[in-house]
Amino acid sequence: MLVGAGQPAHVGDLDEPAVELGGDPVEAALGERGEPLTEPEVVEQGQRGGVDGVAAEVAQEVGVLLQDGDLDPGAGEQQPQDHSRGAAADDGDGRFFPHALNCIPGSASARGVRDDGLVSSPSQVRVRFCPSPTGTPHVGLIRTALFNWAHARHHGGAFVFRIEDTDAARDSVESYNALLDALRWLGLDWDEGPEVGGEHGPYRQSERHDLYRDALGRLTQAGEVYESYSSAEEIEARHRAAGRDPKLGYDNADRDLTEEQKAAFRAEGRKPVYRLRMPDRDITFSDLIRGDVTFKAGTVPDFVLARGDGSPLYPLTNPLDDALMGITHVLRGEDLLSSTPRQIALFEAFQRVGIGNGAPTYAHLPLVTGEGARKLSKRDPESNLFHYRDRGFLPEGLLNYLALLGWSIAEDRDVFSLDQMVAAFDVSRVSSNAARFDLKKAEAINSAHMRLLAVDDFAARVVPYLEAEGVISGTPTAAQAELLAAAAPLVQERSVVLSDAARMLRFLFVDEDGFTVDDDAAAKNLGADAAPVLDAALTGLNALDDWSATAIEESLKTSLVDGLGLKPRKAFGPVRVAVSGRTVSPPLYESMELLGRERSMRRLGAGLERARGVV
RNA sequence: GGCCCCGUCGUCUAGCGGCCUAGGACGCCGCCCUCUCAAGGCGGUAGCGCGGGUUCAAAUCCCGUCGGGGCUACCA
Repeated sequence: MLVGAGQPAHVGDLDEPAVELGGDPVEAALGERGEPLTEPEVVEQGQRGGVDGVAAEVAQEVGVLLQDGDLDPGAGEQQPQDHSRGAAADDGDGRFFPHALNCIPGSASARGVRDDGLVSSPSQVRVRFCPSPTGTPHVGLIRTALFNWAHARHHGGAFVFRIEDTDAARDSVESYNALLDALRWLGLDWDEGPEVGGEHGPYRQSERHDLYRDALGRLTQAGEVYESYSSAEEIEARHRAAGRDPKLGYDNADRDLTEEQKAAFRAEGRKPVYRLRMPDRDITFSDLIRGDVTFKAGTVPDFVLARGDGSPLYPLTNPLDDALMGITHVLRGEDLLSSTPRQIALFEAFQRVGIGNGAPTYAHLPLVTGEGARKLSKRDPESNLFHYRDRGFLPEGLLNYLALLGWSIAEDRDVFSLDQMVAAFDVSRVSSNAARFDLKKAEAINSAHMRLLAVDDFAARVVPYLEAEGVISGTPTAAQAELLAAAAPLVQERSVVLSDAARMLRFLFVDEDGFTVDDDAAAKNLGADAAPVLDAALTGLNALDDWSATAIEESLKTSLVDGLGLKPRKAFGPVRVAVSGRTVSPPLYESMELLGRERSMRRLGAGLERARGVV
């Protein structure tokens, strides 16, 4: 936590958060680690709403956004078409491309335009990252954010950040804050969303209820949506009675209820749910990653858009907001692939009642799995993004690794910057098979980025970890800063994560009272046989006039290797442990020079006493 | 069960009909360097699930099969 917050995000501008991935729905729902299946914390209603967006705008927004309607004639052709792979999966038939957005007067089209003069064509790319604030950010979710962000930046489009907090029972402010914190730490900046606003706000679904109510009304009035009074038990009973599998799902039985029948149900005190009438035909779409995907007619039952009390559900809010916000491409986890036909049918219904321009282009990202081959669970500590930040992963290192989960920049390279990723990213080249999260590789990629850092940058980034490790407190003093600057080059290339560096640097910063020798290290290197070694080292060092690394090296080699005839390993081990407290440390001679003569001699003396059993 | 997705070294991947006796990376195993740990250098281990078909030619295309995964809520 603390760590990181104030870190320089360097890598420049790249980034944004995105979401969905393996974590979108379900995952996001699970609670943090330990809890068994979690039924997440209840949200304080009072806290939601208000962060951004003004309720008053809502009504107005509705009026504007919902009025257009006609599709731009050339929509399909205008599609920017990623200059990437020309063939494959993408569109083939312009059917689902209407995102040429400019259909919403004064909204979408102009919006994405950047004042920096970059692309501003009507067919500008608009993607979104829309997590629900339940639990801690998941690495799979972050990878989705990254891909969406990279896609937006590559095409000069807009990256929209939207919070899907429609489930008061599971959402929490902590999670909401964690989401913003995560994206900011990573440097994945958003063009529209919480705290930055935008023309399509508000960006928290909890503040968009009027929009949902309006859309539901239009849909119902147009006959696209109908009231359904069947309970789950009744549906199942019907299937059994007909000799069908009881797990088939809704049977569309309430599609043609008469007013009398509805009145009768209401008289019984029953509340209906609102379902979308699914079209009776195959639904095919071209997935940017998987090619054409077809769901046969009749395999997708009419689904629920809102509860009996009118409260909107994810199946309605997610597509509606995408339509209203002019989203052109939806890059999300494969776990949502099966909900795509329902959304496409909804987008078409929206269009018929004057909302939006049809369905966006989809790209279903491969799932991120853990041990086994199962979707990485939210409960798995390895899935918690902050776990990596706390350990000292660099934002660019983690992001680089995450990018490798499904995508590759070149045949013979896997270490790259965010800028390079943006330049090369092409969703259509994302792999279609699930990727296992491999901590070892993540560490290797991160350490490569650690070594790539300029020394002063590296030093600055270590500071929060020195603090977290209790090595220093507060802002470094001038002396500490100087020490750090001198020692940074010594530990930079031998650290995998920033906390490694902080631990390795500890002995240089703590005073003699706070200095301790690691027990295991002492057991191995400060036993009785270390006494003569330390004694000889002390004697030799004591005669030195010049306390420099080279002089120290000379002295130690003379007295230990030559004098005692010891193997280097045997000779330097005790000295290293006595001085640094650990078996793993920065280079010995340089460390002693930085530590200073007095403190070095004191520690050597203390080590000698320990070896002699005095202490 | 139903629907859908996926199937190249242990892992992530390159490969889009001949350049593949399948390339890279991580891991692992050796060796070199060496004051520890790293880093770096060199070498090695290991893979196209299976069966048909198309083709002069298939890891690459088609079919089947087996296997893995996801979804199947008035949750997102």
